[in-house]
Amino acid sequence: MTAGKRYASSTDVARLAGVSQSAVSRTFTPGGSVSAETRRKVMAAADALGFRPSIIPQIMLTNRSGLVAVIVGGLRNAFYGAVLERFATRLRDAGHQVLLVPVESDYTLDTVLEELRSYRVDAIVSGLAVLSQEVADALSAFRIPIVSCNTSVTSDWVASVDSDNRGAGRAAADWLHRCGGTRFAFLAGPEESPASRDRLDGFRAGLAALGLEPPRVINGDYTYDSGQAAVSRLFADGPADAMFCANDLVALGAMDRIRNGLGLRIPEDVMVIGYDDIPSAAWESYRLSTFDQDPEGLVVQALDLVREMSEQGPARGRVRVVEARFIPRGSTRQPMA
Amino acid sequence: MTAGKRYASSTDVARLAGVSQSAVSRTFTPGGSVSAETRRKVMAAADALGFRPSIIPQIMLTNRSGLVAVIVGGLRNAFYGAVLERFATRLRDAGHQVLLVPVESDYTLDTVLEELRSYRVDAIVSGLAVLSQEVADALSAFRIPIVSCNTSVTSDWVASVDSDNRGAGRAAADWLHRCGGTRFAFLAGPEESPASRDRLDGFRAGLAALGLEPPRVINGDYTYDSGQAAVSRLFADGPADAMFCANDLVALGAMDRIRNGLGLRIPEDVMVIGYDDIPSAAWESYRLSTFDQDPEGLVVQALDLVREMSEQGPARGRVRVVEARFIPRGSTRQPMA
DNA sequence: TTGAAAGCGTTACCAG
DNA sequence: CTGGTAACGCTTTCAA
Repeated sequence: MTAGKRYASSTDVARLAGVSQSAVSRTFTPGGSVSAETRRKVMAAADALGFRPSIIPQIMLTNRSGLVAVIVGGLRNAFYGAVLERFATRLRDAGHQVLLVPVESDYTLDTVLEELRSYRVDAIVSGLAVLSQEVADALSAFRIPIVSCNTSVTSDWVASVDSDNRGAGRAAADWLHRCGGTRFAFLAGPEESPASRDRLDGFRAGLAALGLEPPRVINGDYTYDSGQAAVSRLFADGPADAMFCANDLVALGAMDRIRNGLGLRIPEDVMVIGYDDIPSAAWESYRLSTFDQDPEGLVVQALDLVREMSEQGPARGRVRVVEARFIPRGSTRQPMA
Repeated sequence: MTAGKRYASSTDVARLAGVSQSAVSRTFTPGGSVSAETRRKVMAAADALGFRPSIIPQIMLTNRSGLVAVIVGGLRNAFYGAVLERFATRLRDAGHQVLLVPVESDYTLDTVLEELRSYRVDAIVSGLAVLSQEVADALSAFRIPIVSCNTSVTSDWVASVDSDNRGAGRAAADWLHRCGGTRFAFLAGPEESPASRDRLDGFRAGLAALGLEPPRVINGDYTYDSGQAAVSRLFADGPADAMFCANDLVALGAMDRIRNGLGLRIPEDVMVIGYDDIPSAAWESYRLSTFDQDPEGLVVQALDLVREMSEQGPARGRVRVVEARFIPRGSTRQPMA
């Protein structure tokens, strides 16, 4: 138990100012009743001592730490950076502190959760791409409000915010068909990723509704490299001219391989659609058609769920869906009239 | 003062288990002396109540919160994402919690600091691109170990970790010259950014040492868009064939504008060098020659400084420099023998 | 307006 | 090994 340096306490300030400790506390409490004279003496002493009230005892008294944990799994993807930044900003505006928790595996998650519990975090927001129902149920046992982004699992204390993955999948199918696509493919994320699965489900449903063949599917891991590899594997098995990708990074890797590796043109020979609308998607070298996941809406809904759960306690099936907006750019052709 | 839900306390567990509160505390203390029987009873009661020891009272006793604040200003740049992730992981491995603090302006910083003080954070790591000496001195007054990345300012309680910006600038000048560059330009970050200034200083020094003309300089703000705009302004004023950019994002924007806007070839007509080695720099569409800022080294040095400051207290001029490694790729020609 | 005192949940110390 | 008690720094209540 290494000890840190002792901070000036309200008692120290009181002694120096020649007033009671209560007076100091009141001085620093908005609306506290203190005479101008007392306040002056207290402030002078506080300045001299560099005093700032600690929030720690308050936490003990109120059982509210003001801490909200945000769990992320890999910040390589710029989309998570954007979402994380929004979470952090909004949480702070709402008077919370943000505990950043990077997690690599479910194993790490267990360890980490115990720590979060001992810090008495008020809520947990999870941006984990992969979260199983089992883990969600285990989490629920802690009776702490948890919001899971883009995983669809819920439990008593676990709510979920989803992008409209299925709807986007259908829209992608529609669009690619209207633009003249005939041989469809889906470059997936990890098999366990609910978001990737839902996007694929929607894509399949959309193609089926149009009476078209189901897409060929290549699995990957949401990275640029996996997009490149997926294209190689895909074309080794036969050509495709309309692909929907589980996210933008995969799509960008795919585009580069299609153009530089296969020597095909985009969108003339192959059309590509991504997901997320990360900044690079708009860059001139790519002009990737993609879905704006509305990170702002995602964050707003997530925080609203946190609030709702804190106030109302446990309940099953809390799910919010955020619309995804299609942004047509140069990686798809114009739809035919 | 909204109250949260009450957690089970060690007293609750003690009552249920029919032992003293001390016994419960010992059971949860590694190496605490408790009989097997007592431990069994305690664990049973703890499980039933969902008890987990709070760390909050410990913080009061030890004056160590275990919290380290990481201040970031804009996660749009993938480089910061990579660095942040490393900080978070390593800090957690070292037994700390990471408080993520997004800051937009010096004004926000003031507010934020008061909050961090009341949370009794053990240390602050700042990744702010812009940090003035004045702010550093003000920070120092809090007597909390602060490490500032890539800003070179220091103070009693403020240490700094820098990439070897000057050295890299010189290396860039050398390389571009050896590859046949004759008209040099520097696409800068914000004027107040010490990192950008140092890179420029080095670049200038390198060119001067070779007896070459000083580079033309266009200011920007570290974004892709500013890279595009900078190229337009630069060429409106006359051509350039060798540019060094304050960071990769700027360089990528510049490349796109050079190729698509001006119709020039890279590296045949114009050579470009960036800084950071973000993932997109390696993408096939760019193959950007750049400097690897060694984020791992940056983080390691920063955390070592945190440790040193915690142990030894204030001292002036604590600076660590991390080597930047040049990575030649396709955006520069081959050096002439 | 003021000061005294209780209480929050834990660990460390001490006597048994 | 066990249980009682002090201490941490704050806010809140209560009397003065």
